[in-house]
Amino acid sequence: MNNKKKIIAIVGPTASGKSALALALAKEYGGEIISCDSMQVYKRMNIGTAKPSALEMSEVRHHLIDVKEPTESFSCEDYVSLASSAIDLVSESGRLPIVCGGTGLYLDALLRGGNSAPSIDTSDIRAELSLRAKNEGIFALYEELLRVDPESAAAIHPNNVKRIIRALEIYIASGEKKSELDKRSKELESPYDATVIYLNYLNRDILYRRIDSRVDSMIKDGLVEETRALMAERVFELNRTASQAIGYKELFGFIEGRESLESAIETLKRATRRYAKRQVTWFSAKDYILPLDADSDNGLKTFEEIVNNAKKLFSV
RNA sequence: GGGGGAUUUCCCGAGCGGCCAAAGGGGGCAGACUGUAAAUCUGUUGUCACUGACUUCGGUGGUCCGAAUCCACCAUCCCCCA
Repeated sequence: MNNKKKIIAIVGPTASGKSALALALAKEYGGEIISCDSMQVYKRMNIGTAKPSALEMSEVRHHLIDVKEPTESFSCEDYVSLASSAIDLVSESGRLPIVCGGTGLYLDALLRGGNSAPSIDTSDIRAELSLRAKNEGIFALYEELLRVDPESAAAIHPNNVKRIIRALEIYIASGEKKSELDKRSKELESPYDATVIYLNYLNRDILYRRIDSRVDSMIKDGLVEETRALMAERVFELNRTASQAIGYKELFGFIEGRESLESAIETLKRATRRYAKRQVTWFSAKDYILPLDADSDNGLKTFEEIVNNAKKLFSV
């Protein structure tokens, strides 16, 4: 316990107020922020990913933001390796590492000290498998997985192409079953003594209203122009990771003249709300979270109140 | 003024006498997730005392053992001729 690195993590759905809280805590305790966000790693994807402002980043040092070109791919594996070195750096300097972000899988992997899969480049195998999925149909691959790793197959729905491919790809690349690797990684001890604070909204409508108004201000701040610029770089054609980002693809219809701006904005808000719901589902199921209520029956709590309650959840 | 077409569950939309609480899609709600995760996938979506019962398909009244489906009238909307 004592030899483990102490970290604080602030997690929660989009627009829940994680960044502001992390910033306040970092200022108070002399911390640095390690972003845990799959999209903020990309340069020039600023407005759409709700990246911290230049001012905020000058006040508190942020890691794992703007570390990739939008055309480069980025994965959970990359995240774990970059984030763990950033944490090392921060804690060696005697400062407090504050992990902050909404990418649940990344946090999971980080806390676990890596995931189960072997560190081999599997992109060729993956490409081949997705081609086969297209040609032979996904069920052929599912049947193969059923033969090779029945335990994983049982846990994966036959329609879930991505996960079927992943499980098969692990087996082909390493000769090991994903289910076995998962089991083994479950026994690994976390390298961190982590306090994971989860920003909880008792009233979903309050969260959703925050999302709506954040989208509105993103548009005001020039999200359309940012999208155009990224399109001009062909980011969304060249990079599968970045092209998944919410905030850009929803505006293509408008930019290409197929849709009104109002309708594109509504689509964007909806996509963001759904994402937030998935995050809520994900984090709520984790046993390591410490819920911190951001609202009450009377509505949103004051920022000060939230910060004070957060402080009670850990000791420095 | 005359002729034709429409009205379906939150929305769009199929159904055209029983197998219809009503296809499909959208939206909503819930869930899963171990290295591309802001992704991918699943379940559910009239009500209830839920392997059954009850109330729904613009309204009212009929025909029929039986109607969202047929008939009459009314209402609203659309198209064509005046």
